[in-house]
Amino acid sequence: MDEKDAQLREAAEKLALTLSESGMQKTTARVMTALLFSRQEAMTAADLCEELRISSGAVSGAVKQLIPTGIIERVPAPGSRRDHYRFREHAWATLMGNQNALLSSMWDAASEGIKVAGKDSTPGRRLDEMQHFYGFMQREMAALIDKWLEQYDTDKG
Amino acid sequence: MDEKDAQLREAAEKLALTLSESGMQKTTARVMTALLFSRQEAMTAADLCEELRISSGAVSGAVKQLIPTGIIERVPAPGSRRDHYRFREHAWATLMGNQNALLSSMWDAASEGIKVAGKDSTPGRRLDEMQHFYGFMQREMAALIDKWLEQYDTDKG
DNA sequence: GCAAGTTTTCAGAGATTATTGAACACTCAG
DNA sequence: CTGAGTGTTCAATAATCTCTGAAAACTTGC
Repeated sequence: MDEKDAQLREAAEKLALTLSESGMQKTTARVMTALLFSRQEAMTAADLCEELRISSGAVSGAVKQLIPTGIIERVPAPGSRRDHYRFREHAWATLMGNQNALLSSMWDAASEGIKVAGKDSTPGRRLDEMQHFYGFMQREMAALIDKWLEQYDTDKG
Repeated sequence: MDEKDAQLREAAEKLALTLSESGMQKTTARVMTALLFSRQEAMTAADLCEELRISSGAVSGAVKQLIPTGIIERVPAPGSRRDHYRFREHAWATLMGNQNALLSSMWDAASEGIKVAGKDSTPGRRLDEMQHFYGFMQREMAALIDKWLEQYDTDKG
C-alpha cells in the first residue's frame, strides 16, 4: 500500500513540473497536484508541509494563489482548528475558463495596435488576423466549457 | 509619425509582458511582439537588437525558440546577407495548436494516476473528471482551430 | 480575556534563470 | 582560398524570483 503512495506522489510531482513549465509557480503547482492525487479527501497546511517538505509560509502563499482561481477551496473541518483544503469539483473547467481572460487581453492588444496603425498598414494586417482569431476563440471556448459542464453533469447526474 | 511608432512599441511591450506572465520567456515574448507590431514587413537580428536594446546573443536565443514553434519564420532577403525574420501567417492558430500537447499530457497524468489508484478511490474520482475534461478539450480544440482556419481563409480568400 | 494553536506576513538568504560579451563558426563574394 | 560580415555558443555576470524562518496577527476554546 505504501508502494501506491509513492507512485501517486511521483505522478503528482511529474504533473507539477509540467504545470510549472507552463507558467504556474512551482510550489503552487506542487500544492495543487498534492491535493489532486491525495488519498485523503482534504489536507491541512501541516499535511502539505510534511508531504512536500516546504515551510508553512510557502504553503500559505500557494493557497493564496489557488483559492481565488477556484482550483481549491477551504473546507470546514469539524473538530479541528486547522484549515483543511480540498481540490474543487470542476476545477479544470474553472481553470480553463480563467484562460478566457488571457484571450480577452490578446484581443485587446490587437485592437489597441489597430487603433494606432490602422487596418491598412503592415502591422494592421497582422493584428487584424490576431483580433479575428482571439475574438473567435473567446466565444467558442466559453461555449465549449458550458457544453462540457452540461454533458458531464448529465452523465454523472 | 514618430508618435505612432512610440505607441506601437508601447503596445508591443505591454503584450510581451502579458505573455511572459503566462509562461513565455520575457525576451522571447519581446522579440515576438516586436515583429508583430513592426511597421516593417520583416526585421533583421540587428534591427531587433537596436529596437529592444538587447544583445545579439539574446536575439539568437529567442529566434531559436520562436521558429520551431511556428510563430516566426526566416525569410529570404534578396541583396542582403543578413537573416530577416517575419511574423508568420496563422501563427496564432499554430500557437494554440501547440497547446494541445499540454492538454494531452494532462490527460496522460490523469490516466497514470487512475492506473495506480483505481477509479473507485478518492483520487480516482478526481482524476476521472480530469481525464474526461481533457479528453473532451483535446478533441474539441483541434476541431475549433480547423474551423477557424477554414472560416478565415474563406472570408479573405 | 487569556493562552494555545494556527495562519499570514515579510525581510533576507538562496536558488534559479536570463543576459551579456567575446570567442568561435559559418557563409559567400571576389 | 581568403576575409569581411553575420550568426551561434557558452562561461561568467547580473537580475529575478522563491523559499525559509521567525515574528506578528488572528482565532477559538476555556
